[in-house]
Amino acid sequence: MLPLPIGEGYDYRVPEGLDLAEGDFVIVPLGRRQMLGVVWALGGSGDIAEARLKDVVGRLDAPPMSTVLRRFVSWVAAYTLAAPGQVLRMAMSVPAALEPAKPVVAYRLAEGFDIEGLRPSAARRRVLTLLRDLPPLPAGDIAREAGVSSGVVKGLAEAGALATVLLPPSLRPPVPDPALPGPDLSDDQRSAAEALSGGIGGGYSATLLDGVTGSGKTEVYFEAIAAALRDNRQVLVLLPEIALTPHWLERFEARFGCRPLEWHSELTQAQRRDGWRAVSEGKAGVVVGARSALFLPFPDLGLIVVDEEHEPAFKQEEGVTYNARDMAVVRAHLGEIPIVLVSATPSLETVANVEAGRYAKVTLPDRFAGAALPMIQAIDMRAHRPAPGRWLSPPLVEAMRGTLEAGEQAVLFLNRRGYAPLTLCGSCGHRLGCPNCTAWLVEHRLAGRLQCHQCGYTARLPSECPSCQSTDGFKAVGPGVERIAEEVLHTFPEARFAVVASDTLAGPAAVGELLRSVREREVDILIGTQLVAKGHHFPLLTLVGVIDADLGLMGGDLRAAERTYQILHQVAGRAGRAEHPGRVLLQTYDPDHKVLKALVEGDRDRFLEAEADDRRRAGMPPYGRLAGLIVSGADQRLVEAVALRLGRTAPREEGVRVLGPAPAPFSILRGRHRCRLLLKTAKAIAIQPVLRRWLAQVEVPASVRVQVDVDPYSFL
DNA sequence: AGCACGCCGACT
DNA sequence: GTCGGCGTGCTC
Repeated sequence: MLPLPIGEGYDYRVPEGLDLAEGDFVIVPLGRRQMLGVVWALGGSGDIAEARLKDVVGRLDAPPMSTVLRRFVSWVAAYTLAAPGQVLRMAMSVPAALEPAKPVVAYRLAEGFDIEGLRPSAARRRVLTLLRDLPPLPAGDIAREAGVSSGVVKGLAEAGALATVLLPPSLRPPVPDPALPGPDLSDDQRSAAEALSGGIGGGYSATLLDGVTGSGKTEVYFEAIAAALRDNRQVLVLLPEIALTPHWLERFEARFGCRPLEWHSELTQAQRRDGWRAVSEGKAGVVVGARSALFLPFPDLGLIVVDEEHEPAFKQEEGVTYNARDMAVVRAHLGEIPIVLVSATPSLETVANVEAGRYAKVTLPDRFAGAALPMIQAIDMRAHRPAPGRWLSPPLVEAMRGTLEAGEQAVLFLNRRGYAPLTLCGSCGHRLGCPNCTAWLVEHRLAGRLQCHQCGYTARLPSECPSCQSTDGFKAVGPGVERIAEEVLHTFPEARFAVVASDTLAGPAAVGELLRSVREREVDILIGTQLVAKGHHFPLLTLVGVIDADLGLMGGDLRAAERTYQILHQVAGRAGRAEHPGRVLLQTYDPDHKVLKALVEGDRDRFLEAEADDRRRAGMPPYGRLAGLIVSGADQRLVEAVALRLGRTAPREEGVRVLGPAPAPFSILRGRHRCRLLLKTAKAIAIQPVLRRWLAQVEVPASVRVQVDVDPYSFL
């Protein structure tokens, strides 16, 4: 199998004297280049004439890919309808890690070197003194220990004062210690921890750990991790957007004495290579990572934890479209190990699996240490209208004033980046749109630019209207977080505020700095998008204001209600976690909506039941299956022709329905025209064979792409 | 994925 | 007449 989106694997001849086993990494010729691949099976398919076979070039001296990982790759490919090679590419994303590790260059004092011949600066003397009683060290370590720049070490080495020593490469990732004392657990927490720990070493099991924010879920599954570590097994923890949760890492370190091995997109090449090797050699006890960590080569995985199990971020939307939460369950099954899905607002999929008896459930009923749940109230915006061009209703302003006067902190949540979602010409009403997409340009006033949130196109705000050439200026329509910040500045000129959005916080360092400033009360009001909903803990944060609780409910998305409930519940959980009781105000024009009622009444389970009923009646997931087809290409007529052909050849079977073709909501994206079809089948029908038969019938020109999305989350 | 081939528009 | 843009097709 080659890590390429081609075919089902290629046959090669094994030359005399080369001994190969399944899973071995090998170099093979492909066209006029050579490629790294994996021996998927011995014996070959026999489809290719003997004369066309080329010889395997050689075998890499690296641990072979495990049977479980190879079966997992095949399984994911079959489920998502991706080429197996495309999935394999995710499982060998760090080819450098397969090369033998290079020895480390270290330095020691050169014997018999005459110090007198050297200009002995203070820095140089510190290095020489340091090395007198230490074993040979890499240059970086010496520089750090001696408090000098690496140039000093280099200079000494060039002058002959230091000699180089080659040390055998050694990966020594810190080892989490399960024997450290854990926190004091309540009775509920202890019995939950015991239930989860009991599954370690006992084969496959799937368990939902269900508990509200502040109930101590993390501490509870840490005990399951400790149990796996005591059993000398490895643990994988999947988190959404790992880079943005320094708090989680601190808690892990507090429990296990060191940080876990992190795996996410921000790692450098070297970190990736070392991390991969540490995992494959079994030296990394706990890996915490985003979805791609699922494809790491654990030799002895003993437990998987998926925290925030309901998060849509687990769904990969580009390339191989897979849901890391679901595939994690598959990996656990193939590896015959337990998996724990964790959430305060479990997905309907997971709840349905619990009800069907496929997953066990462990519940944590209360907030720990008696901290009260916040009081959640809806503000009916029809009765409490803000002034035109304002977005904070009088009751919310009043509550904010009270909070500030008490010396406490408030969060304003609006899931919309920038200043305003739409900008139009004040004279002719022309709307500023993206030249590559059917999307409006969003004004980002702080950056002084217009931005397309779909393709990343940016431009200056033009001086005249592109349509009527008027220079009367543009009007901002609707609010984004920047506009809310402007209103806060106007209404509470003395308050200190910060805007938190993915474009205002670049990287983990900025997040860390913000958390610090909030914790140390340098900020009174946090204004932000989704990011403010993430699990940060601020004891003085007692008020959460949701600017537009109806926002996520527009658009008729399958999961709109579920997702809005989840995100509003999570933001609400920011309020009042310590001894200060919290208050949550939801601004809405539809206070009778089931999502708002469920939040206000605190009745999650009734909401889930009602939502489940709706889905069951409509035959929608999790009680039916969906697959999306996206036909795209530069040539609109060709795209439409292919989409129509797919519509005409749509499968007509019992329990199978096809909706569309229809232009996609973003009918042009990055300059490509797009049409959508939706295949819906009964739960009992495997959707992949239906899709394969269907797609095999339709000829698609090379310039048109048909993307298949099994279990779609996005319908755009 | 990468690499070659081949077909059209911009230059000597 | 040739260089090179990228659309298309192939790699056991």
